[in-house]
Amino acid sequence: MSSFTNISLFKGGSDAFLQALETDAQTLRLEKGQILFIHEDPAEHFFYVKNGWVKLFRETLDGTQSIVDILPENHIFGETSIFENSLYPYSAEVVEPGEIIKLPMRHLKTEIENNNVLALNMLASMARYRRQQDREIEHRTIQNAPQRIGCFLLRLANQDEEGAVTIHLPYDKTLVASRLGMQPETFSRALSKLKNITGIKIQGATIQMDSLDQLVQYSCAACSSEFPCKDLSAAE
Amino acid sequence: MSSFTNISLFKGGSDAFLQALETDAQTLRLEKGQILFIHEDPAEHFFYVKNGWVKLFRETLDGTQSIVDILPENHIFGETSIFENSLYPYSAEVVEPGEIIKLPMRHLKTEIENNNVLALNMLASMARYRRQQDREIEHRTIQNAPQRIGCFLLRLANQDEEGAVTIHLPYDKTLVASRLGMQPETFSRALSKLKNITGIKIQGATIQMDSLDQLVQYSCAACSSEFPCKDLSAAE
DNA sequence: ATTGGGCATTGACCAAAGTCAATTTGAACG
DNA sequence: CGTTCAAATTGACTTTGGTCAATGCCCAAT
Repeated sequence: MSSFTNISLFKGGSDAFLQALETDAQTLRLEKGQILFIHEDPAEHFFYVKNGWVKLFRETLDGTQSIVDILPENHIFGETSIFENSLYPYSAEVVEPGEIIKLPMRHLKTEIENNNVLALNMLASMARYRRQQDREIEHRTIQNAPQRIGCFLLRLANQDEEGAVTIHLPYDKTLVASRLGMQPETFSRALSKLKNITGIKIQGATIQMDSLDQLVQYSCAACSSEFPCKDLSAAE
Repeated sequence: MSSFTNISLFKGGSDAFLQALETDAQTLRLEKGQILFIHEDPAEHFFYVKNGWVKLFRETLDGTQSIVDILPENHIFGETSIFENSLYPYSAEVVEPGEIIKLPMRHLKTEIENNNVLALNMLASMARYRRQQDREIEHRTIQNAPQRIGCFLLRLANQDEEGAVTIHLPYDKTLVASRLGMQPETFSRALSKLKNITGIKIQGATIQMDSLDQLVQYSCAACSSEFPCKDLSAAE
């Protein structure tokens, strides 16, 4: 049985709450491509990514997808429908295999309504997410394709790193492309453009560079925030 | 003295809290162009738009702006910095003159920490905003310029309206353009394209149509949500 | 080792939106 | 009632990214 006390959102959760979660937690071992729920399903559970990656997305009738987010381990999702309308606002699909823990929403709801500490934790996490989203929109507006890729790579790297850096793309390039709001072909071309401009070395999904400086200089020029971008990668 | 009891966020606020707000509220009568605060100022106040419009934005070193939001009356802003870092994540400028009420953040902070009802209200409002932002990103990704304008007009209209509709743009076209992430020239051209496609009538800032149907059919085709878009325009 | 299939890349072309410059419009003011 | 100035429009052109089709590559299954 896994313990949830290390999830920052649950810091300060009551024993009864943590106990109830332990009891009712379902650990799902999932393959790439598996769907956890779809847009507008009744939101009776929320989820914790123990490992693997999960894509949150919406799609139009003609099948065009818009990526809401792609979550790494130690993130929670599906919890925002706890108020008012209790339908999921997006669909969720596993994109890199891993373990996902499925938890009843009612436990969280009860706890938030009765334990102010949890409510405040959740508020803090929402505020953080909101800043991220604001920045996301900014990036789509003022950065071009190669700059967006550079910025994405910087977020994957340990931002305090000095000297040589190796980055490994955590999921398919096609998916990175749609995460960044561009076509796979555009991603491919933009990445090699970024290579020419900044001198990074690319081999498949592995990217190397002597230092982050070049990337920072190129990508962060079209951003209102200064590097390093604090608060961008904190877990929920 | 204005009463705050009609602000939905404050429903369930303690008497002491509402009283403290009344006491320390400053009503500002502001002209177009006035700046309320700038990005990364310490966030010691939050604000309530009594009337007029306020633009929230970020900008890069070269002056390029990215619009975070443009708020109508009865909305609150600046309140999200209540946790962790207490710096404003954007700048705020009055774009249509009106009255803005300036309120001390510490009252809100105290109340949220002590009154779970307020914390839950704020969570609900954050969740709503989050859905809006998700949709915003979707629109930028899959709608083209004329579709985004159509969608914007639909949000300005009373969505349950039957029959003929008249819409008045609430602020400059240049600003609408940047709100929608496009250049003024693109906006101008895209609007007349929208006119040709849907048969709307345009006269300056006034737009008329026989019904919303045409607009819905054209714009909502490139969206994952069905018209009418509930929850898009609720006040904070 | 061979083959199949999905992911990735590349080329050729197209469409959408951005840029720059020149007018035009219209509301606000004296 | 005319003047002024910012906002809006229009035209010509460029740039960026999207589209479609062909090909290459890598890895897993046999």
